Amino acid sequence: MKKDAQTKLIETATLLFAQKGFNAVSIRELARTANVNSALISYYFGGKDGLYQEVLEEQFILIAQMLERFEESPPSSPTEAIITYANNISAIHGQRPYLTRFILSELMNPTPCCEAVVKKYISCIFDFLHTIFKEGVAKGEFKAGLDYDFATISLAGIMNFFFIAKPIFQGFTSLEKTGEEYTAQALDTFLNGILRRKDHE
Amino acid sequence: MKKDAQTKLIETATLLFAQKGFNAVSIRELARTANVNSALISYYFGGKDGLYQEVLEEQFILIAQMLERFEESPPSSPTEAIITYANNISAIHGQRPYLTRFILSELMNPTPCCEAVVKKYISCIFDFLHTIFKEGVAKGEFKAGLDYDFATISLAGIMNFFFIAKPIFQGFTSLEKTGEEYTAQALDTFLNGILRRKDHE
DNA sequence: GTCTATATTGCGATAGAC
DNA sequence: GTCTATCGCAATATAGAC
Repeated sequence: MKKDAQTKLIETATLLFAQKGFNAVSIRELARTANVNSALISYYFGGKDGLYQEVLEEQFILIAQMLERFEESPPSSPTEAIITYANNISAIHGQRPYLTRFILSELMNPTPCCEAVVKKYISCIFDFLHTIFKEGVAKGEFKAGLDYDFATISLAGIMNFFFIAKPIFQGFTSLEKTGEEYTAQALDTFLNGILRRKDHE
Repeated sequence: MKKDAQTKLIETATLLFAQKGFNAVSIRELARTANVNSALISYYFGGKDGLYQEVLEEQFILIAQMLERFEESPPSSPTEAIITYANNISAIHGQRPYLTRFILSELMNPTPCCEAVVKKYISCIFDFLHTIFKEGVAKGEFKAGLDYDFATISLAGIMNFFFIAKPIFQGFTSLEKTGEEYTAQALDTFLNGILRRKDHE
């Protein structure tokens, strides 16, 4: 099946922007890789920035759907919510392997799209997790005194860092674990760390 | 005290490269910001790449010193080693607030310096932590079955993510905690998660 | 819708005056 | 050691033919 220029551009741009960053990719390289005339980038997307924004928005579709699902059917408990959230994020990483790269690129060197696209979703996730941790402490499921900001950033950190570090760590270790196995173990450790325990050894 | 052009260029470059990334900073902008003639960048550093490499190497000096100290006086136990390591990293982040940005930028979009500078240090840290986790499991301090790769990446993730996420999270939460407070709590949670426990609740 | 050709801007680097 | 001036090149964007 032959794809039209528009689709091929989006696909190629996703790959190239993810691998090299927005500034390091020229529309010439993009067009060449996609086997498409470079003038079509302006024709379809109004320029390089427009194409990038389209790519970026596409990356967040699954996140948006996840947040909708949580709104429709709220989890039964905070611990349950964290587990479901982690499983969802893990699955999303499988389908959008470059999502973390796009987010981190934007966090570190924001493009004009950052405010409109990235911050919007990050802020929703932040609020979502924040509420869960608050409830978890209130209900006695999580350690008393747990800082909500801290817990949120910490969970985000361990759920995402693997996908950034993977390429470099593969240089000096076999790293046979998959992303799913990693996130499962990371979540386990994290929950182990924040759950309230009856003992005080 | 008036600084010479060379020093001012390094300082300005550190700031600009960290905030915008290598590709997004031009030598003209750099020279303008540093109040220095742009030709001096070639004169002193042999070009933009040379200046960047100088900046990058400077970022890792404290890491190198930390690793030397560990070689000279090894910690008494794996748990002790992790705690000391975390405290050191936390202190280094205080003195090199952009270190994480440089590392992550390189991890995601490697420049030619990456192989020579970044990978070298990352690989040393990786080996160091890997050995500690191995010893910790062998001595029964850490959970049996703990995956060393996983534990290493996980610890790196929680120790670093805060410093990347900070700028954006400050947009929608007060985030009054300092980096030191964050890393202390992150380490606590992490150790809590990996330490062997006598109970099995 | 897709192409060529080109306008315009900005880049990094350097030669040469001082 | 610092400056000006400029070279050569690659960038994005667009006008206009087909």
